[in-house]
Amino acid sequence: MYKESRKMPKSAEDSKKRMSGEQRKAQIVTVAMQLFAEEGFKGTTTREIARRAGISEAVIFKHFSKKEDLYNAIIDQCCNDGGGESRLLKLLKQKQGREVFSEVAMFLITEHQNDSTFLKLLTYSALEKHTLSDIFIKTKAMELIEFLVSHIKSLMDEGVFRKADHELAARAFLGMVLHFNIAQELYGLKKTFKRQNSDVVDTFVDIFFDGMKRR
Amino acid sequence: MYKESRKMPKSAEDSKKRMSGEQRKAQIVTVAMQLFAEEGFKGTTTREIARRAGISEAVIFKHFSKKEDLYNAIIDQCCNDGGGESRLLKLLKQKQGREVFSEVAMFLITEHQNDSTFLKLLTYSALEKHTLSDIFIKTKAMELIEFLVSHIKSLMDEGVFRKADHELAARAFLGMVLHFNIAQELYGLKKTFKRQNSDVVDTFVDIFFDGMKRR
DNA sequence: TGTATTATAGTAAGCACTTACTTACCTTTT
DNA sequence: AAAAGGTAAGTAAGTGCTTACTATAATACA
Repeated sequence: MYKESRKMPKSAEDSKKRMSGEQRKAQIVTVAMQLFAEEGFKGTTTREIARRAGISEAVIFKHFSKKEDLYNAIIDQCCNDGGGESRLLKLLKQKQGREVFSEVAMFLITEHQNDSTFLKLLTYSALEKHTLSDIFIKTKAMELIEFLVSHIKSLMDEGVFRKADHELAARAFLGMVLHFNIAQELYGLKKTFKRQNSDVVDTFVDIFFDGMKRR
Repeated sequence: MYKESRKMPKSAEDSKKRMSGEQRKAQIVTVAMQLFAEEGFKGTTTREIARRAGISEAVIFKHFSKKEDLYNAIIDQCCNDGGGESRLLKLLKQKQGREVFSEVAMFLITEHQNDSTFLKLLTYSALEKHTLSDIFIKTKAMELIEFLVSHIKSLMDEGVFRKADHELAARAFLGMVLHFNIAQELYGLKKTFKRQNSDVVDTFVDIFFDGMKRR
């Protein structure tokens, strides 16, 4: 074939030169994750993954026995980062009271604004009933919920918050923030509904804090 | 062919006898909507729609020029119900203050518990960037948000609520409720997280009302 | 009322293309 | 020379859609 005729997507610039096996595998997973986020598992073809990675389809099957294994490999990249705290929990060290909630809200809002790939991938995997979403919920999501729950408990013990179902309270808070992201990023509300991130965070944290305060 | 050999899914009992054209069209749309909710547009084949409807594939193309037109027909069934208020807005007539929010929360929670088909369909269509989600957001969803916004404005004017961004406040409230549904129904949290609907509604409405009250 | 005709609903078989995946071989690097 | 990375061509099965025909119900007429 004539290499000159081959369209070379920018993202595959470095596939012009040969990669090591490990590098190529990691690249395929990255590209696949983007496509699975855009189109879902069934909507993504191995042909399109190869095209976007700048390789032939057969290379994919040198690294993964089947398409499903490639999807599963994403789990290793994002959920099983072997020990080590998440970036968010690191951020929350030394934070107290209201600042914890502000930090969580700001982190989640800016994280998804900067890159909604993972939000979309997670949503697709929940709909497609893939283990990825199960594993994510059981690890990362529960980690955050449990952290918030223990923080809410402390605030109740200190008399700052009134007695209430702390798991429901944590869900209420996260629900405001995460649904805001879902509506803005997945449903396209960000085109018409524009607010400063700090205003959004302040409003949600105000509602939550004032709503939970002892009466 | 031998009728005896044909598998007759229960849902297609009445396709044993011929339907009128209009009846069949409506049945195909209903079955297709269920499948599009389960598998998404790309994950649903016209073969599977026909199988579930108990007809041959060619019948689908007697009523719809292509698969995409069948998907679009769902819009007619659920978003363009010609004038007439939604069931929820009817429920909210004569309701005041806190009762409005309780009613909205209870309606949305029980609606999705009873049948999460539409929630899944809408989520898939947002991810797949289909006009269905656009149209739903611009009609039904905005109708509810605007109703809540005007109600929140009234409460602010009456001095019950403090001055705040009423659109953000409406989003905060709906976010708690809708994300609760998403987590329970799509992410499978309902298997491990069980609460009385009334407790969930009370907690969310308490947080919102106390959070919005004048200080 | 029975029969022939017409209209309508439905099917079997097929088409062109796409899909996930394989294989035998080529090219480049060590 | 051997190992490793990569490709062109191919396979069997699946996909959206079409076509020529069949089956059934409704209607007209004797």
